[in-house]
Amino acid sequence: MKNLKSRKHNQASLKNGKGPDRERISEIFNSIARILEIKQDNRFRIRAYQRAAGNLRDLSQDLGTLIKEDRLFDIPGVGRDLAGKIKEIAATGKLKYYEELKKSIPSGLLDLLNIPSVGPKTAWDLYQKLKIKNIQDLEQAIENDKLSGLFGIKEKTVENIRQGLLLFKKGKERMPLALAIQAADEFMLPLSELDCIGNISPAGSLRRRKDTVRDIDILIESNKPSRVMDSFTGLPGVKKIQAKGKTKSSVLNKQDIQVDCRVVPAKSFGAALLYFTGSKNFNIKLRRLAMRMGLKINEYAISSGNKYLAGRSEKDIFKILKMSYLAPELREDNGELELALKHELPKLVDLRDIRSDLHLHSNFSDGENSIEEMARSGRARGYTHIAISDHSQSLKVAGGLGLAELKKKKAVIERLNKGLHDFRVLFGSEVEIDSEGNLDYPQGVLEGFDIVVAAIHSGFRQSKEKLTERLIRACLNPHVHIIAHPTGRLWGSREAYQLDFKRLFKACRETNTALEINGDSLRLDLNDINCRRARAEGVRLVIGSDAHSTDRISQMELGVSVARRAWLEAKDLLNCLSVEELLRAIRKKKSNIPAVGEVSSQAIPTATEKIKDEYQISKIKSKNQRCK
DNA sequence: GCCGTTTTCGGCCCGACTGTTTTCAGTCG
Repeated sequence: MKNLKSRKHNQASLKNGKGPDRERISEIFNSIARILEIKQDNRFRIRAYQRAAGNLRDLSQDLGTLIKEDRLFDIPGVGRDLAGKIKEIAATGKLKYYEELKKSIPSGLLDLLNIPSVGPKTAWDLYQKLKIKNIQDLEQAIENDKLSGLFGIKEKTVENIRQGLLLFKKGKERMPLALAIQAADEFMLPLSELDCIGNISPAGSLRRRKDTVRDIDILIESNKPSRVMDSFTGLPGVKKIQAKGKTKSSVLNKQDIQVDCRVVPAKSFGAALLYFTGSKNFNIKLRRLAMRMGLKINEYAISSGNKYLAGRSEKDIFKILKMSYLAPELREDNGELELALKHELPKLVDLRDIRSDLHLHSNFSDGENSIEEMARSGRARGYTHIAISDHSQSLKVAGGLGLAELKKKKAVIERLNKGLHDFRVLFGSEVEIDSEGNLDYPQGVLEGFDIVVAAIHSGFRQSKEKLTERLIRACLNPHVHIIAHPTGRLWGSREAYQLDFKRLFKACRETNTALEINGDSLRLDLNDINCRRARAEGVRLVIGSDAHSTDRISQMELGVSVARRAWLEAKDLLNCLSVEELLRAIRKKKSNIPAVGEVSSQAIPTATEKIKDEYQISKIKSKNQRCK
């Protein structure tokens, strides 16, 4: 069928060199799905838009290239119709169908779907029967007691919507992974003490280690579900019980984070874990696959007719489906199921593969611990080497090191290394990239470091082109080995700045410069999607914890989660090399540089200029204070 | 709207909990 589909495509989107905005297209498809939901359209059509939206958002290939090469059908869930719509948006920036559809309902009605307890049916009824068009209308209707007595709505439902409104207004947003791990532990640790339970595990996006998590899912194995439900809903961390059933309950913790708990018997624990870990798209595809084999999967078992085949562990289920075990981080329906069936999955990097952390700070700049304390902490984690990459001179607010301090620091490291027989501390620096792309130390000084990590800490509001150019100029410097936190995102306070990733990846590949996955709990930058793209473009990567104290060195684990979600193997990461291999890999960069011509027309930077963006510096200051 | 070991149409993942019309639709994950 596919070869009969329309092959024409509009080239207009490619004229200006900018690729189509897949995130915007994904948002449009999601909005269409929401409008269709409210209008009670065919649920499978709705599902089709949602699926395509999700796959566009997580697309690891360049959308512009797919359009150009007529390969939009490679995206799962994109057929003839949606391919046409993608091309229309890419070419014109708009979609006629969407513009018309938007006119059919008041725009504020979509917001109602964000309120817990209000689904598409209720939203539509509220509009049809009470002319409620937005959240303000709904608040007023509740205040004036207009809802009770409507078909299907009584006291209890009104109260649930009232509570939902309160929650919505407070902002029920996603939280960073680190916070979710902490919140889950507060429930899981006391529950794991119960004598009536067996296995206990987080599930959902927390187990898949997504960088942000909406709510927390906990799965427990027990043959006394009522006792577990009583214990769970009675924990001191519970602020409000939202639902309490025989095997499933839902509560809000003190920070209004929703925590769901589900209890299953031992013989179903694996099936339930598989099911509640998701993702949704992964589950749907897995179940379809089982159906084609004449099998059925639910949260209790994989079965053939009424015959229980397995369910105790996830591994048993994958075995019956004749596929390799899929790590939770991979379960996004991004092609992993197909590879698992062929037993061709990547061997994901594991925390045990990590031999070094190349982005650590000491009390020479804004860290809390001495170089020796950081080194001992790194060695205790099983590393063979670390780099102390303190800030450079112009970042005064973070204690950036002047030339005299650099000499002292180098002497400390040399003395320390003489006493460490099985461990090496590398002399590093996190060097500022200024607003023009110049570095913060002269070339002669940069040459003296074992490792140079370059980063932007100011001038975030420049154009996409300018920011990209700054990073590329840093890559072109023969002494720069790593670009740290490449997109500058800071959860809760700063969006990632826009970059021309295609150009950046090309520059990194051609100059042998690695991109960092920053493990800071508020950064996780690069994110999984960009990281996977970088790897596909042949870019070397490295995980840096960016720890400013010994107790934050463990942030490496968050970075490893990002790497695993990006399908990275140990061979893709500088961290997994021995110190000798690392230094060899770094030396390669210097001999490569003269060959680079086409990446940028600008000369390799030599001047050091002072950073002037005081506004951004103040932001960095507040961030540092928050981290401490 | 997509998709094909059921390939141009017919089916599309599955179940718990809640509130309510006390049998089932709506919501949620």
